[in-house]
Amino acid sequence: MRLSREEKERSHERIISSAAKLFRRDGIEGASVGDVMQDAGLTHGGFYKHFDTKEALLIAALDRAFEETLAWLGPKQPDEEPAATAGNFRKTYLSNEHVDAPSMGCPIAALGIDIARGTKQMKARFGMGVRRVVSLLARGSTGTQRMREARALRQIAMMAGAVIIARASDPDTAREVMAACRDRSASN
Amino acid sequence: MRLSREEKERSHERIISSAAKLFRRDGIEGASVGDVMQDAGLTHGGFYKHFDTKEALLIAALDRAFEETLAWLGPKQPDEEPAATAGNFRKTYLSNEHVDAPSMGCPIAALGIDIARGTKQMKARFGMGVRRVVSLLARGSTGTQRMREARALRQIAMMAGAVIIARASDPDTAREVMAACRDRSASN
DNA sequence: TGTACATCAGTGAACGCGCGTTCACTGATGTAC
DNA sequence: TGTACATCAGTGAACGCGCGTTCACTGATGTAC
Repeated sequence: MRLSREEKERSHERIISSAAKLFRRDGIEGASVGDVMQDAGLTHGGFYKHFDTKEALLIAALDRAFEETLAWLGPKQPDEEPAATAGNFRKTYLSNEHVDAPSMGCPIAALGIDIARGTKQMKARFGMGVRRVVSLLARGSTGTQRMREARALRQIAMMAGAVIIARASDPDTAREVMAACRDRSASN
Repeated sequence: MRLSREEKERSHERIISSAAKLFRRDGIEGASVGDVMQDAGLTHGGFYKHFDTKEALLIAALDRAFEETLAWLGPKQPDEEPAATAGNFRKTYLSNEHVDAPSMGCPIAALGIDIARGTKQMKARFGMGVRRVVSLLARGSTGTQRMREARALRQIAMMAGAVIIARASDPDTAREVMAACRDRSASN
């Protein structure tokens, strides 16, 4: 049942997409190789024709999740004002839809703590993703490069923290933390 | 080998302390019942004389972790100025020591995402812990009760987010996010 | 272009391992008289 | 207070289960002539 090169490439893509979704939803340990392969429409045994280890899949899935997130939070048109992009970024990031759908949301809020328990290589990739998110957000800001980057870091820390707390709390506490952060997410 | 009531109570305390430490360090799935019992100086078989399930232990350990954290971040003397307490809170929370020692640190930053994948009961306890941390921080603040609470929620979201990002990133990115949040942690 | 053979994507059984939980057992503690 | 017996905290083997990974196998694809 050997499949053509193009079909293998399509399988590879589906595996990464499924992993990017399931790791964010269920965590790195919570999503098994079998779960990911099943979600991709394959059986678990074929996994090792695509990746050497589960960790290699995690690295690929993490990059994919950051790419999806940058596309989701980035400018909707190529000529959009940077300030408008930054405003939409904050509004979208702090939406209830984001809180309710970790599998399609920011990997910082979905996987940060899992990565904190992971390897140096995982942290290097995560750090790169953070920097990409930060530069997107820093574009719609004023001051020196350094100031804009520091401001974006504070904002992404607050927004990711808010989404994590909201997901981990009872509905009342969740509502309050999101409301508090939305009110002032443009300041500072 | 039946032990006395007091010794059982001491064992119970040690199990909760060990769990509060190991869950924060290794995650809920990463710390096994056997690991916790070994850390408490017991063998795994005796666990069910103390708790019905691993989840029951998690609930007790989460409460303990919040209590430890409130004591750690709270006033050092009973007559301390609220503003001084809040200042120390922020300085301590955003310290490198905190980033490097999740096992003794804030459960929001150590377990938030694990709890987000947990049960309603776990989230209810977590939300209560968040509220206790927020009221401690809100004391050293001005404005209406509502404003102070909202400000404290934003601050704890930012601080927990910063610690999570720092722990999950390469050393350079970690340093930058901590520096950015320390610089302005008193504002807003 | 056609043919013969090597390659390899995907399957599903199997591996060793650690998990949460259960259980029979031990012997000191607690209790009833 | 002393004695006989019931209780139960802790031990360590065992349970079924799901995990990441390996492997023999299949048969369509790729390649060499």
